[in-house]
Amino acid sequence: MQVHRPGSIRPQSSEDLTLRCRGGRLGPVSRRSKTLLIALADRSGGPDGLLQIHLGMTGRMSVVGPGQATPVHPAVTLHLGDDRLVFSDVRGLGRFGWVPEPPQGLGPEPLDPGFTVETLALALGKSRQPIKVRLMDPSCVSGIGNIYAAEILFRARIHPARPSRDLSTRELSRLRESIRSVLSEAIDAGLVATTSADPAEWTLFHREVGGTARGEAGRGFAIYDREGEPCPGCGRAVQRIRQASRSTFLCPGCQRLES
DNA sequence: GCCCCCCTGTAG
DNA sequence: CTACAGGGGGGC
Repeated sequence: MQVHRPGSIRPQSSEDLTLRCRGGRLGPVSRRSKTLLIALADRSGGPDGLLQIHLGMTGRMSVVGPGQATPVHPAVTLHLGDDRLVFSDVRGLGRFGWVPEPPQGLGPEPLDPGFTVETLALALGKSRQPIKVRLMDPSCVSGIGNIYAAEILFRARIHPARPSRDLSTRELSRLRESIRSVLSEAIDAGLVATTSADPAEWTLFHREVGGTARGEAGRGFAIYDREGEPCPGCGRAVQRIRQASRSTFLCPGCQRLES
């Protein structure tokens, strides 16, 4: 293993990680919340924890064959026979490291078949937190970031500042549906990461979400980063508010505070 | 809850 | 040139 960017290694030092991985073998690939997990086996084939990889905003995993070009901004390279598995990351917000076991304390996976309205209601609990802040809390629901929280609430026609415990059953139902459809569509469009055990697909793990929202690629969002533009639904000007120090975008016509 | 840090590219 | 965006972790 080669570490090109020690700052991307967490939770241990790059030296510790390098020693830990020496001679190991990669096992099954999985995902939990926004974390990619690759099981490790030691020299004798026994389980030996996992590589835990968070792509941040711009991280990628690529399998590079002999003679193929190395991705730009490489952070870590694993040598797998003739091939190399490269974790690259333009902005450096991603993380790569070893953990003894999968992450704990995470909320339900929204794309699991078992993610029902009841699951969502239970996860939200009786919190008074604004629904947008709650959605972004991985201990509540897994894998929803700032951009998609805005997109989800816009589609569900729910104001981001609504206290989560005040949502009606009807709204929760729309919310669940929107979470699943918005995330599924983003994955299908190749905009966000999901997991495939097939290394041939690993370069698809992530594409730019639009230079972090702005620029041409970022124009694909219905509401995110469209302050002042007409709502695609009703034409009213999109508003921008701050919640927990993060920008939220909403349509004051389609997403009402009081229903 | 807040703030700051990590880091880089892009908008202004 | 500066401000700012992203997810997460840390500190108060």
